[in-house]
Amino acid sequence: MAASRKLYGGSSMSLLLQNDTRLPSSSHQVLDSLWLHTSDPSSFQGSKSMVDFENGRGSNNIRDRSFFQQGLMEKEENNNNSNNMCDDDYDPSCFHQTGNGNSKKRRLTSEQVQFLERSFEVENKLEPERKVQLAKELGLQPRQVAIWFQNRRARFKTKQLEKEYGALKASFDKLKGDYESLLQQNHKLKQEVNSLKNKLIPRDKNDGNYSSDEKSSPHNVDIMNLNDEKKEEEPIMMELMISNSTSNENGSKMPLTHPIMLTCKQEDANSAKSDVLDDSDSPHCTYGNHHHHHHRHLSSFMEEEPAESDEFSQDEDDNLSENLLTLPCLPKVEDNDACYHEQNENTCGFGFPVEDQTFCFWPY
DNA sequence: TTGTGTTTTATTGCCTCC
DNA sequence: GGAGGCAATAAAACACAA
Repeated sequence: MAASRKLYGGSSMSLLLQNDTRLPSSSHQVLDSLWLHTSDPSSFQGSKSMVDFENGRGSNNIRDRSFFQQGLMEKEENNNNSNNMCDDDYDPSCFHQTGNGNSKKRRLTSEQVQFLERSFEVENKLEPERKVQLAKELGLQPRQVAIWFQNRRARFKTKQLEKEYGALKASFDKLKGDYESLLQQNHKLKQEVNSLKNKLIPRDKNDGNYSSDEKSSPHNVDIMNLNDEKKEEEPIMMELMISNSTSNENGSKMPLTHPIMLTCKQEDANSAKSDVLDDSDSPHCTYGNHHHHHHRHLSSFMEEEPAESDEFSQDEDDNLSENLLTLPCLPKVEDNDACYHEQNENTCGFGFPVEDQTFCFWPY
């Protein structure tokens, strides 16, 4: 190919520009009439449509030629008549080779561009037959037509990419907005938890004769670090510890077969994705003395890149918000949620006063 | 008029297909 | 190996502000 390309390359290309690529200025009406055949793009079937052009050709009669060729011929005639010594537009000998090349680029006329554009709309690839036909009609070299199509395809591709970028950016902005609203929602919920905790702790102290070491109290409800400034930045950081024995409202001990510990911590961003996708080996959320895993951490979702957000189903999203909103009371028990079942079976007698629903860990 | 940024035309080299 | 496509790039043509 390189060899054949070189035919066109460099100054050789200039030598090929024997014909003026510009159209006669009075060609608008002729263009319009020409397009009467093919004004409907759907009727312009690439090289097939060239049949229309063919119909008007095949003879040497200048009136049978396209206006492009007419204009070209007229100009050539003018050149001959005026006996120009050297016209850069028409005489290849005028493309002298000096310095860094001598070829002057000639822009196509608007008519030529319009013609090519409409042809491009029909078919953006150029088969040889069509290329030659277009070149004839436009008074261009076939190579020029090919180059125009090539550049036009490149522009088209660039525009397509810009479109796709715009769509992706819009999608990203939307996800970002959702993310920020979730952050706000999370912040509000944390504040709510804090206020509930503040209500709960003084009440707890007043209820029993517990020492200052609240972890040793029968209920042993310990909410840790909720006010920690460092944790404030984390969407979810809550540890709830319930001792393995507690008492009912009569004061009798209600033994728990398993120590209950619910721990939900923010995970680092790197593990978040795999946690969501792989539900089998994350120890961040445990229930009972079995390590069942719940990875519905808001932080995991929030720290995902927007492009990956579609990995989560709507159901997963619903679970996320449900768990976030109702985690303390665990109102939802899913059949496949083993740890919830275990809670149901073993922790019905936590011993929390039924009326004390302020911070209820009851499954129901 | 001139400097500067953008668009258009054209070249080059590489790649794939037949 | 020839033909054609594409990406990268050069360079002329053009638009426009200062």
